[in-house]
Amino acid sequence: MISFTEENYLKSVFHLSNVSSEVSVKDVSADLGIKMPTVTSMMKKLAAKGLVEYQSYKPVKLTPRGQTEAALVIRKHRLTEMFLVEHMGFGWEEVHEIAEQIEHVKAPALFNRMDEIMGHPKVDPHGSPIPDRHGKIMSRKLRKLSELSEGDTFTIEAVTNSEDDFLNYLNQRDLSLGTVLQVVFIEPFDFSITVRYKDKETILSKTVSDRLLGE
Amino acid sequence: MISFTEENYLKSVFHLSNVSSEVSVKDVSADLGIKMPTVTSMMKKLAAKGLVEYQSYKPVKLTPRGQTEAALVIRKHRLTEMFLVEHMGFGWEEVHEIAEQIEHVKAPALFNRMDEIMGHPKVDPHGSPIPDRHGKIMSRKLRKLSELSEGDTFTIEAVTNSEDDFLNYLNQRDLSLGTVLQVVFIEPFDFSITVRYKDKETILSKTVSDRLLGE
DNA sequence: ATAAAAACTTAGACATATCTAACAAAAATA
DNA sequence: TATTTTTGTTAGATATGTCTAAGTTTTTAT
Repeated sequence: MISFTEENYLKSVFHLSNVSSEVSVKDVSADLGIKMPTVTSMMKKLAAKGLVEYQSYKPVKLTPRGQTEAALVIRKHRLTEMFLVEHMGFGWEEVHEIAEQIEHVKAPALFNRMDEIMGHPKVDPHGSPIPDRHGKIMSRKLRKLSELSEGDTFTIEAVTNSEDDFLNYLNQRDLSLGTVLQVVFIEPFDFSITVRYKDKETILSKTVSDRLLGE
Repeated sequence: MISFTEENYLKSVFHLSNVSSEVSVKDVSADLGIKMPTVTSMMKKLAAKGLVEYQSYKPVKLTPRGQTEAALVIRKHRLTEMFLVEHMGFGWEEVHEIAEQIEHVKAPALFNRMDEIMGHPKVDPHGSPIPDRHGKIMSRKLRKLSELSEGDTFTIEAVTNSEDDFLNYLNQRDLSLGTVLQVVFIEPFDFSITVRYKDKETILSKTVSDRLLGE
């Protein structure tokens, strides 16, 4: 049996693994807002359960089983988010916090039913892929908006961050998944990008363009 | 902030208060499957928080605030059950366990949305009333089937127990909320009741007739 | 290469929620 | 009423998950 808390650590290591190749105790500590000694002891515990590989002073890694378990929690999170948006009328900026709680519910039938009702969706409301029942994740290689050049065209397919502040910022500018942008100008000084879409022209900071993924 | 665990104790005291006038530490212990010393110390804690009235060796009682908090948890439970049945195709025998977990989610918007979507239902799938946003419960005075006499007619409006075994028993006999029964015969020895409904005749034990409420 | 800084671990404390064993009070019974 | 049974409490142990303070290892910089 994997506890609530353990699930959160697994999720954190999983996410951090997708950001950089090595995951440190510090990274997990910062990500979860939990002090390093606590992380160290949890890593030992998870290692004893066969969910992470851990050696003192070395980076942390999920074992295959740890990966699967993490993916299954993420599956529950993303199915929930999608269900809240598609069947309960919530906005994509409202669902992260709720899903953060419901993801820990132990009731496979509930999540499989959501999956069925929605016709086995491939991605959640933020464009992140939903793992299947076995914890397998469909991986897509998307580019960041910040990697494009002037004149390029870009379709938003995912956001790397589900904080409501960021999503409200996008809402205000009428930016959502599927929006097609033209890169008009890249400011060499701070890499802010001027984009054109839907008869509008806006300047997006690098912070924003780093968080928008697409093709 | 009321913890998960504390919420379960409040619910238990609430439910037990509706069964008998006095609630003992033993009752709570038996209901939750938790040993008496643990219950004693939790009662002290809840008393310190102003949620129960507690004095050594005396029965336990919810304070008005405790009542409200308990009712709000029950609201979340019952809205969830109703939503699972009405909008996700679950049977009334499947939803208790799932709702038992979701009731602890801290997200008023989620439950208010369920409530809206369903058009503010008055009762859950087992016929129990759903408290309003302020913790007020609509109380109906229903009779037990076991209180009727031969020749009486009875409409099932609620069941006092949501265990899946019991509900599957009712499913097998095609008994559900709204079913109208005629009391044909009451066996004086064990109080089992012969009832007629939908062209069928069945004998229900006192255990069963005690759990069926209606008019 | 050595000193300083950053990252990590160990040790020990604390809060929550649980238990068992032993004792105390209240209720039931003889 | 006295004794037994039931109910309830106290005391102390255990597990989980958190923290701070202090010390260690690794990395970075001088």
